[in-house]
Amino acid sequence: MRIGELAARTGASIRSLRYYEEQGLLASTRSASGQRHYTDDDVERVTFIQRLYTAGLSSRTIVELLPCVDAPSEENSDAALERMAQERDRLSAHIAELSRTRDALDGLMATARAHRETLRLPVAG
Amino acid sequence: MRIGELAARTGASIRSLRYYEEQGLLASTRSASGQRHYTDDDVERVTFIQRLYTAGLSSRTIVELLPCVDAPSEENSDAALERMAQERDRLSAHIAELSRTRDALDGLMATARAHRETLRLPVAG
DNA sequence: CTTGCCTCTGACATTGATGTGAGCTTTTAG
DNA sequence: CTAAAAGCTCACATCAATGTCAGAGGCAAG
Repeated sequence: MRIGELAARTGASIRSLRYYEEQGLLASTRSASGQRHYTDDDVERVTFIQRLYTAGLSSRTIVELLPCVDAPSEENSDAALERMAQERDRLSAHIAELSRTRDALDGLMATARAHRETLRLPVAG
Repeated sequence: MRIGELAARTGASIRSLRYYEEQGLLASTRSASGQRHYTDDDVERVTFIQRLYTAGLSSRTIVELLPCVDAPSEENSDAALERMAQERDRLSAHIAELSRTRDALDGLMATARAHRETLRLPVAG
């Protein structure tokens, strides 16, 4: 498929797809006229890349991990495995932090609701 | 306390504290000479602001929520409560997404480890 | 008073992913 | 064949939080 279709299927913008290629995250074969062509597998790949972006990984980090995804081997797995473990831990910590923030928001909302009740009771109750 | 101490206590940079003030997230009293002064409560406030930043809220969003924190009242609570609920949901979705990504990373790591074992067994086993 | 550290304002720089527009070529549909 | 739609490259713009630098003033200790 060409770039427009890949964009439509993944939700990524065409600009982003070209950027991913520039960063070495995504490869394409070129037609004689220079147009990029992709396989169905690239849809999954882009989805995965987006997932990692959402997780806060930079393209530099992602590009370090992808070799491990592409072709796990002695050479790349040791370094990439360590990197992945590191990012996994960072992600875990981030999730924990976000959970605490969510709890804090819940607490605030409870306070706000209680306040509203307090103000309404003398009128409504 | 002055800005340097607040920065040291919260881990925020002095630059960031001034930026928070510029965005309406943090207030300070000024000495005659114009220097900012803060109370102990501001340490907590800055910590909370940082927490929301970490959660991906923009300063624009945070500034909408803070009135509710400062002085819950009829006027601000309805709108802010809705905003908070909205952000809470967004945060929940984000946490879920990150959890899925963590799972994906775990899966990749398992694959990589398995590969490594496969490669090593003929030699080591 | 001077030295050293802290603070002030204001402005410009940075980073990373993405938007946007120009100018041109390719592909597709009628 | 022609016009519309899609792609290409290159380059500049954007956004948000923060870094950084310059030039000036504040404040405590010697």
